[in-house]
Amino acid sequence: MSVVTRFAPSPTGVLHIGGARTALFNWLFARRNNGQFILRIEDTDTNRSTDEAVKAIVSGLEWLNIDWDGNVVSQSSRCERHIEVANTLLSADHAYRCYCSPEELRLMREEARLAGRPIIYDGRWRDRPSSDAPSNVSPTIRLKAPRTGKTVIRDEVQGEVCIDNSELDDMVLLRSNGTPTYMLAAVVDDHDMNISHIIRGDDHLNNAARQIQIYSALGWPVPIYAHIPLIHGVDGARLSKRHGADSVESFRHSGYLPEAVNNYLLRLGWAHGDDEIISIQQAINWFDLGSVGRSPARFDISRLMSMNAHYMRIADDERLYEEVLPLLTKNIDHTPPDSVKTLMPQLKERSKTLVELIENMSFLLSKRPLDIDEDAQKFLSSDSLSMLERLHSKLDSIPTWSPTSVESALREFAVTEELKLGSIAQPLRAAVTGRKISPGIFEVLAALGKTETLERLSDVATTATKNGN
RNA sequence: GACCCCAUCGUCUAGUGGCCUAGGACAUCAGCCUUUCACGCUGAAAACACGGGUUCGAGUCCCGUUGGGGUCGCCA
Repeated sequence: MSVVTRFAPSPTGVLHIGGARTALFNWLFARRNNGQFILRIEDTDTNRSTDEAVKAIVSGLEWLNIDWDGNVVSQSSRCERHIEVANTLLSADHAYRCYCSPEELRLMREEARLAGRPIIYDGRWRDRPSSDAPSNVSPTIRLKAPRTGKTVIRDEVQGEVCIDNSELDDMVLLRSNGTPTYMLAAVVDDHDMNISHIIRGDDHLNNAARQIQIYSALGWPVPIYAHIPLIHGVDGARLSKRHGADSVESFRHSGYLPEAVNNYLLRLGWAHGDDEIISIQQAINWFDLGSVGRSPARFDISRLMSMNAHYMRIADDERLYEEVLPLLTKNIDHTPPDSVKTLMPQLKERSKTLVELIENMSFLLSKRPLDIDEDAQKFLSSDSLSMLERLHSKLDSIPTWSPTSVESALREFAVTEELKLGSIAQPLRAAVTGRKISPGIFEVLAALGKTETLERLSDVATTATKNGN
């Protein structure tokens, strides 16, 4: 059997991480099995669907490098076919017209709730003759679902789940305005598109039972289901798509790398022994539904963060530069100096996100004189300042400026001053970066260049004089 | 409320009846390395929700309890 999976989001909001993981699993499973992966937008609810949401979903998926086969399918474009199938069901006596008003249904539910019965439609129009139909009401079309027996869902991750048919009601297939509901549309599309495996959040588990009833009414083969547990927030509560902070877009803007997000999402609910860092290629080779866990996972930002730090470290310098450039040019009015590139290996190792990377390179971008932050200021005592003045002339005498020449100069200087290297490095770092932490001091000086280094050193001295130190 | 699902360190998880005095990772703490920070390395603390069975033997199987989650729309 050829594998065809699909990601079928409703375009009512941003792509959140739960959806992204569902997409990832579907994509991985399809790629693993040399199958197809389809992106289908479930927009049968025209009131809530927006083009912006479609764009957000598409761009989120693209950013994650999750690609789909063929064009994006809009479910609403297949409306005719859905109606056709509903009519087939109607003429086969597997569906019927229901003339209940919304108010009547509300009352029905209310009564059921009070009586402690399942809150479902009681099927009152199921066997009524069409002569009873009120002439001024346009009916909905409901499925004539089996009333007895059980519907069993054979699920790749949940196992066998049995639902008593008495718990399920005659669901609406076509609304009174003639449009198809999700329940019908999803079944028809999954069938017509030859979807072999339906991998989705387990909030759809109950829907699976209902959809199986539609399949059997139609005599269609039921696809293989895999309902994966939802991702919860840190507090254990369900992640809401209303929360923008959980969106793929927000992680992108917070400076996370797509491969880190993918790796993190993959490990949420799926494991391959003790492996933690898993490349996308390994994931394709290894992914299986049997290793998907059944219990919901909580979203843990520090794990994502540490994975991101890992992918930052192994990322190509040039690529990181490209990623960071647009953000850099937004904040400064000059082109970034070459030092940004030359120092990238040291900078990226100290940055957990792209945002941190930018922060960590800020001292390279600032114009003189530098702002010295509070922590750095502590290293600039009057003793240190005079030491720095002597260091200025020492550094000035270096003929060829490089990490190694700077290092040997500093080490020599330490010997003549009878100081430990650290006692020189820290004030020096404070003076040339304005911070107490930075990449290695030799590399920093080398990247800054001789002129800039000496000028920054002089700045500190003059500022101190001005302040009367 | 009814129905369904779930339950191992704080978090993500390994574990498919003996290999478990429960392993890994993140986070935490201590130390080493060291020009700072980070990386790296070493170590520490940290869990089978509870109660009953089944079995020679249970984290692993069964039942119950508790706790969490999901679903009950002319939304998807």
